[in-house]
Amino acid sequence: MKKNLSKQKVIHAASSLFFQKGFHGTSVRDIAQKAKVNVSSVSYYFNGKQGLLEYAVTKYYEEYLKTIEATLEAAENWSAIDRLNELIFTIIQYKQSKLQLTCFIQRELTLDSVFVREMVITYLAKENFHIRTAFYNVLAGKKLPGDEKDYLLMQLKGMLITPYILHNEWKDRVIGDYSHEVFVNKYVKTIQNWLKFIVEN
Amino acid sequence: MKKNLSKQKVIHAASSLFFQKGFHGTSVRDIAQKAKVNVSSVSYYFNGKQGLLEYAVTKYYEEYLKTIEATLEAAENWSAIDRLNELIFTIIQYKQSKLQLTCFIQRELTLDSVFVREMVITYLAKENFHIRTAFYNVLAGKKLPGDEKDYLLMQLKGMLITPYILHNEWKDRVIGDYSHEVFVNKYVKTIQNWLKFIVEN
DNA sequence: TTCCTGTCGAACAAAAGTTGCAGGATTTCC
DNA sequence: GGAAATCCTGCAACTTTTGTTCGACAGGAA
Repeated sequence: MKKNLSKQKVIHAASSLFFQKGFHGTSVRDIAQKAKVNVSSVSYYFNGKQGLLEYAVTKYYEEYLKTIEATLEAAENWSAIDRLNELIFTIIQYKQSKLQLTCFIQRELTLDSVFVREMVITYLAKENFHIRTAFYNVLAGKKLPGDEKDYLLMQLKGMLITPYILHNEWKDRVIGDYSHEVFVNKYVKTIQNWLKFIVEN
Repeated sequence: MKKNLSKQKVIHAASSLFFQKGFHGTSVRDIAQKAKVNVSSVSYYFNGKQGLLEYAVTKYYEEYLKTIEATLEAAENWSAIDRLNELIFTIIQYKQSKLQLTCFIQRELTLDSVFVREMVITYLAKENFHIRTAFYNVLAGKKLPGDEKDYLLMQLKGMLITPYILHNEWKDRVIGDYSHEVFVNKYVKTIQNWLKFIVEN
């Protein structure tokens, strides 16, 4: 019963290579070689290279949104600030748990293609809605001039992706499973400190 | 006297296409077509596609570092916090002035290649040194536990690149030359507010 | 057996980066 | 001012690489 063993191997190899060399910088032969399967396996399982990309990204975001929404639901009756803090923790934790995919997808989303636009509509719009809603709820009591809220939201969203863009400079700090956990806790605390300042001023 | 007119056209077209589709996602024929020059011009002027990349990135960072260092020199006798604020302003202003190249290079630097490693050693190490030095000087008086300084530095560096990664979400705000200026001022102020909080707490 | 799933190698067409060469334009030098 | 050298452009061709597909074959399930 070696069910779909090759499929898993392809996904694993592709994640690693896409992360390292980018989507266009990786050939299906690279992937097949790294996964130790035949070249045609990629087309067989995923309907080609593009299909492999769509499969990986879709799976990533489906789970991502599910995790986020579960968190928000569980914290439904919490205070606005607690809810947001919990959301931040969940997001960083999820991203850290799929580090390579996170970095890769984050990079790919800065491109301008049909596929990216589809992902933006299908998933990023929802993600953005959840973060914005939670953040604005926290800011609800405060009087802020004009578009200042937008700039603060941008700052927050920036903090949620920074570790996965400056990853090269920080990878030395995150090696074992344990240090992943440490990083999540410390970094989330850093963001939450910023948040506290925003609310209290 | 149409000196190197084609060369300029190639650079311009390449910047735009690399920004939009990435380096590996853009072919020399794409570039030649957009620039309305012959395919062989790319090899003629830049020694191939890779040479074009190196030319553009090198030029970008040479000027970037020169700008940064000129700012720091001019602000030599200022207070630490004023110096850092001025540095932040200079950086954001420069990045905004070459928006497409900034976004493109930022993305390309998240890859793992020989070229990227060279750029990190040659330029990013210097950039990092200037930012870190200026930031740590501001924090000099404060007692902060362990690696908290590092996390704050990361937060700062994140803010300096966020607009050029979340660019897709923010491009609506930045259209004319005037709005570029407005954006720089407002966004720099947002960062400086954060900085003020860090220093005073 | 028969059927279905998975694997493999070979092959193909398209795309990519590069190069050589010829002709035209421009500059340089006498 | 004219000849010579240099620079630039355009076309075509070549080599490699890339993504995909096809048919053959093995092995377990029905």
